[in-house]
Amino acid sequence: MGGTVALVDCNNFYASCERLFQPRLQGKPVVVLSNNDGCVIARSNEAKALGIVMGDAWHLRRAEFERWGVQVRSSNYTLYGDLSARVMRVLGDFTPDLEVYSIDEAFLGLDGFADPENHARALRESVGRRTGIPVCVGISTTKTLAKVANRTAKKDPYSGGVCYLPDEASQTAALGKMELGDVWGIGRRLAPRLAALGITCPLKLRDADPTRIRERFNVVLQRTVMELQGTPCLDLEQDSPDSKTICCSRSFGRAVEGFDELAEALTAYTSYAAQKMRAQGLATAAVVVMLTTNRHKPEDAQYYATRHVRLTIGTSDTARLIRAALWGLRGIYKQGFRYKKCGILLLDLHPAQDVQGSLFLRPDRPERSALMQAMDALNARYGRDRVRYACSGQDRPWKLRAEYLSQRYTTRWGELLHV
DNA sequence: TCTGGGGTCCTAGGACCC
DNA sequence: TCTGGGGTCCTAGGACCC
Repeated sequence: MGGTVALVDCNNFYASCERLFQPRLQGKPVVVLSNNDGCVIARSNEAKALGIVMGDAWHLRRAEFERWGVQVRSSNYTLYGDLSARVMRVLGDFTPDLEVYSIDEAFLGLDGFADPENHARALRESVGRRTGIPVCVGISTTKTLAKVANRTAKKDPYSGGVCYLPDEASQTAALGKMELGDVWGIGRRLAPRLAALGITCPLKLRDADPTRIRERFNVVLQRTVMELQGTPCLDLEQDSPDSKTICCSRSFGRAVEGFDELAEALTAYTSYAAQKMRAQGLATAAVVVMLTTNRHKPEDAQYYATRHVRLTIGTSDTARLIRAALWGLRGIYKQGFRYKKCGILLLDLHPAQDVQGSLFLRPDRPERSALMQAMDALNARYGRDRVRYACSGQDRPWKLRAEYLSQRYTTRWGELLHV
C-alpha cells in the first residue's frame, strides 16, 4: 500500500551507445546487429519510423537499408556493459533502493520522496548530462504499473520523458491507450488465450478476478492482474541474487558437420562460461550441452539434443568443465547432420568459497562407500550439522536411506580430503 | 525393517523477459 | 552463403532408486 516505484529505461540503449561514440550518427537511423550480423537487435527512433522491426534479417533487407541510409553497426557488448554500469551508478545517487533489472533498465524505490515526479526529472537530466544516455522514467505504485508509466513516457511527446501515474484515474487513462500485448508479462501466446475469454485489452485484464485468472492460467498471471490493480506482488530486489545458471551459446556462420569442429567451438564456449562463473565467485557441479541443426532450414534433417553431465566434485576449473562438456557432446553428437548452433549451460551454481567441492552421492558410483565413510568421520569430528547426509541417515528409519543415497549434498571438499 | 509407492533426476518443452 | 544470446520459472512423463 502506498508504495512508489519508478522504472528507468534507457532509450534504444544499444543504438544510443553507438551514437555516444560516433556523434555523426545523431539524427540518423541506426540499427545494431546480432552475432554474425544476423538480425536487428536494436533500433534508433529514426530506424523504427522506417518500419524496421526487431529480428529483421540483415541479409534480406540490406539493399533497403542502404537505400534509406541506415547506419548499421555490429554489436559490442563490452561497450554496452560499461555504459550500463555508468548509468546505474548515477541512479544509485538518487535512491538507496535500486534494483538493476537488465542491462538497460532499473527499478527504483521512491518511498518517502515528497515529489517523485520532480525527483525523476532531476534524475533524468543527471543521467543525460553525466553519461550521454537518454532515459525515460515511469512512476507508479507497483512494478507492473511503473512499466505502464514508462511506456507512456516514451510514447507521449509532451511527457518530457517522465510519466507519473499515482492514482486509478491516471492509470486507467494510460492503460486505455495500450494493447494487451504491451503489458509486462503478456506475451505472444497469452494474449490470444486471454482474448478468447473476452479479455481483449489491458483495462479488462486489470478488472478481471485474480482468483479466476489463477484458476484458468497460473500464479504468474494472477500477480500481473493484482499489480495492475495496484497491489504490489513483486518486491524490489536490491541485492541481485547469484545467477542460477550461466549459458554460452553461439550460432555458427555456416553449417558445421564434423565432431572436431563442434568440439573446438564448445571448448571455447565452456572456457568463456567458466570465466563468467569465476568472476561471480561461483562453482558448478552440473553442465548441460546443447546441440542443434538450423531450424530455419526445413529442407535439412532436423536434430536437437541436450545432455546433462553431472560432476562428482563441484568445480570452477576450466579444464575439468571442458572435459565434462566434451563428454556430453560425444553423447549426443550424430554424424550426418548440419549443425547450426551449440552451447553450454552451467547449472546448480553455488558460491565457490563455501564449497571447494560438491559431493554427489550416487548409488552407481564406486567411490560412494569411501565418501560415506569419510562423511561419517567428518560427522563424528564436527557434529551433525556439518554433514547433512549423516543427520538424515542416523535419525530416520530405513525409508530415508533412499534419500541420502540419491540426493545431492554439498560439503567442504577440502575438509573431506583430510579425513 | 521393504516388492510398490514415493522421491528424485533427466529430458523436453512452453511461456515469459531483456 | 545469410534469421541473436542470455536468462527465469513452470510442467510433465519416464527412468530409476530403494
